[in-house]
Amino acid sequence: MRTKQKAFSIERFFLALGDNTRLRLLNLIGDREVCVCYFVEILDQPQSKISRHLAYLRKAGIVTARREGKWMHYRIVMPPHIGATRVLQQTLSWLREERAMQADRARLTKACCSPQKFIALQRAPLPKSIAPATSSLSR
Amino acid sequence: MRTKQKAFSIERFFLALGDNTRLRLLNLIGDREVCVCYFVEILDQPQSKISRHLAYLRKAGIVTARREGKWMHYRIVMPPHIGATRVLQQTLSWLREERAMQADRARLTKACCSPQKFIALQRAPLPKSIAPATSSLSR
DNA sequence: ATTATATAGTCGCTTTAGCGAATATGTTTG
DNA sequence: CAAACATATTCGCTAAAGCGACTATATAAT
Repeated sequence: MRTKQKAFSIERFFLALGDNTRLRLLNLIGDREVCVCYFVEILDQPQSKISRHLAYLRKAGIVTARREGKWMHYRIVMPPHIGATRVLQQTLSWLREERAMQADRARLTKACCSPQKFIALQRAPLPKSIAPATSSLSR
Repeated sequence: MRTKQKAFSIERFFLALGDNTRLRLLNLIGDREVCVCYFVEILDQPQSKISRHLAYLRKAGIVTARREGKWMHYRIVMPPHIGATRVLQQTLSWLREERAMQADRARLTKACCSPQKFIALQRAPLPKSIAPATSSLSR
């Protein structure tokens, strides 16, 4: 059962972006659908912390999750306001330009290419590109 | 003496936007330079609250202040990163589309046109457009 | 059915943010 | 210089965020 969503609030939207762990998560997701186990591995943080932040992003309406067996896949959803969507897109492209964020993504790529080096990721499903964009915003 | 600026942080940038009072302040400032007394009048909030939030925005590097006699004028400064600048511009234009924010701006306009109705604003300097944009971003 | 795995949620705690009231600072005016 | 004014800062408090450790839930494997 879907937890009741609070009304979208600008304030809440920005608060959700106001945490480095959450920014790193969003950066890792990008325009794909990524399994939680990668976040835990790449960010090297306690699983409960990752899950809590993912929950926060979910409640803020910025990501959504899909279950596939025992794995949960997260992807970014564009907010219900065009203004918010533009800000979010712009934010993601800003993150892409940041050194530390690039490093995170590089490590994710590496983990996906040689999962044998990450015991925890042995059987984990690879991140997938999402089919058609949720929003009609090319950039 | 200028208070020591902490290094610009993405996290801090978004936290600064994560408060409704601060969003209203930014919206009221827009691309002008606005005196504190207008904020107090228009937002109808205790002066100490307004000042605290302005200080927060200053520390986050989003606004800057200029003293003119006993009045302080605030304006938005574009952050030191092009990515942040784009996000901030996008945010401001998002705010411009919001009902409540439009109402705030309308009240500011009204107060400026008929300051005789606002005792507190009798001798207050009017908001001024800022000369050349701080950033080279047309939109 | 039992156990292992992946993830979510809870608990108690510490830190930080936000608030109104009061006070301090800098500036102008008398 | 004293009083008025505009604004900033401090204080004591409350509320919310973030954390690690732990527990709960759902699915898969044996």
